[in-house]
Amino acid sequence: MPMKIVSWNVNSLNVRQSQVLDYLESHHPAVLGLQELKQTDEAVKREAFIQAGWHLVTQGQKTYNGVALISKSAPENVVRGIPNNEDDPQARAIAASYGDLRVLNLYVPNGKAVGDEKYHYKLGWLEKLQAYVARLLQEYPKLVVIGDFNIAPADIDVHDPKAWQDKILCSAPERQALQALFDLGLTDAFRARHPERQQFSWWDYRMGGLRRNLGLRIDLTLISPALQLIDADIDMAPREQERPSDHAPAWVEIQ
DNA sequence: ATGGCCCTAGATTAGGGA
Repeated sequence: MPMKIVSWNVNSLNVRQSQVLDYLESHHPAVLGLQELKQTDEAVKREAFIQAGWHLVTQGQKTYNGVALISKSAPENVVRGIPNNEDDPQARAIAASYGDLRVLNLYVPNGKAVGDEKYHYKLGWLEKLQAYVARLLQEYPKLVVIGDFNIAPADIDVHDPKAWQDKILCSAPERQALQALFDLGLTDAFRARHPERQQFSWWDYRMGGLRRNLGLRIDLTLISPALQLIDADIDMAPREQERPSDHAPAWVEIQ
């Protein structure tokens, strides 16, 4: 039975909640991972999701970050944050099981600029993530890692590779950290399905970024070898509607 | 022309995002 797993950075769940509910109604994914809730767990308005028949678990935070998993079946063994990184106050990771499928949903740090203090935080966070994913793969052969990775995997994923060369989201250390996840056995589902296609998942609000297709592909769905890839793509429609997030949902269908 | 837009907190602007 194929299952659709979706990742969507909503840039404020408060503003985008009705869009999320519309998306669930029209696409009925098995699991939808959200990033940048910008809400505490207490502030999340859960009733509408529950009334529509969805389960919702969150790792919220005031003003910044925040991640959620929304699902049709009840999540089991929910883990918030990255184990062994529990002093980190930033809400950037949540994992849960749905049957024998494990889903890890991430909001990878942005990093601000190469060399910045936040850049070093990003690289350190990615190292801890790699160790965590390695352990997860041993425990859960059927693993999907989704999220806003804030890394464009390759130049084809960048509208202007020369302008972005060695810049934040495209630097070699960031791409190497992503490659380390691939080396564990994870596959970038969109790129596996569409080896030559340039398709972005984020466009700057400024400069008519969407109209001119000045974007990046930084929202990824990674799958483990025990899963069969059916299809993967990026949904443009939510990015094109009124008052959108600056990210579009990235999805993978597996069985 | 190195900013443009959007979000939050909570102020009459600043910080963060990518």
